[in-house]
Amino acid sequence: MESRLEKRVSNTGLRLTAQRRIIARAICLIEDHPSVDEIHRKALETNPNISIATVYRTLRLFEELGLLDKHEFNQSRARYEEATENHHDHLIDIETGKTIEFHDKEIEALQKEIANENGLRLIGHRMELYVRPLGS
Amino acid sequence: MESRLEKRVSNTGLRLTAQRRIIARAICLIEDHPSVDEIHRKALETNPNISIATVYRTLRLFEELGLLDKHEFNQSRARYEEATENHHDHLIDIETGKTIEFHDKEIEALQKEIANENGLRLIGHRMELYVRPLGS
DNA sequence: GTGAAAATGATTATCATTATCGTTATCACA
DNA sequence: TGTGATAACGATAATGATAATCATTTTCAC
Ligand SMILES: [Mn+2]
Ligand SMILES: [Mn+2]
Ligand SMILES: [Zn+2]
Ligand SMILES: [Zn+2]
Repeated sequence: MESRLEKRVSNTGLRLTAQRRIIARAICLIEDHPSVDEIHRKALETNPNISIATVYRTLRLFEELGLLDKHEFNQSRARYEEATENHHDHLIDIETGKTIEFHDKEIEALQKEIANENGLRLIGHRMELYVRPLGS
Repeated sequence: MESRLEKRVSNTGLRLTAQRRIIARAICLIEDHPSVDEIHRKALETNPNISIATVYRTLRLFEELGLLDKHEFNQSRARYEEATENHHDHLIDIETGKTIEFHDKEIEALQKEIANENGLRLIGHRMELYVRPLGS
């Protein structure tokens, strides 16, 4: 089955090479914001010759096209996810790294307000909430 | 004049070596969240032998003691500031890198609420608002 | 002053990411 | 269907920020 991301890649007019198809599919198969080497490992299951260089290149390409969002939670290596229709932010479990996505209209509005109060236009933001399970 | 940071270093019982004193002073002399090599360059003005290794070591030490806060705005190299009494977040000009500090009680409360609604305890967060001057 | 422990400076190692470059695949068109 | 131009790939080297190592120097309690 063709993944949503594969369709979007071909819609850009970009060459949908075997490697790009495999990488796109790998991202969809892994849950929760995979890292570059998680994506590479998953891609290797389909084509054991796919190069890490191609993975880096392709992820950057997809990101520049707006098909992927790149995150750098916690100053660590990059993690990716399919770009979503609607913006969201993340709760991140500091033990396990697991994330929960959320969107808070109130916060988003306040952020814009704060920028405006300072005579500035809000272009983007990063908000990450680092959490623990309640009983710990 | 002894800087606030120098006093706080000696209060920890830590050896206040010449290098640590110079690095502490350098941080206070530079405005707006200096990077490691900005701090190093400023320190070299006082002692031209101070090693970049000592700067990294000392910054990490001060951070672990809670005397400094470390930021990684925009996926780039680390920037430091003296730890403040009260928490704040940052507006960051995406052209110049200049920052404005702010604190919004409402947002802070909402963040805690969001964590709690998900059965989680909020340990910390990162919030950066990326902005442009209004006429651009 | 002396010796153990800590700190420093110089240098090397690490790790994620990017650049390079020779080879291979793709595509427009004859 | 061949053919060249161009794009993409794989292997590997380079980069850049930061951490680790280790021999030397400094500090401090005695
Ligand atoms: Mn997400
Ligand atoms: Mn600040
Ligand atoms: Zn948001
Ligand atoms: Zn905050």
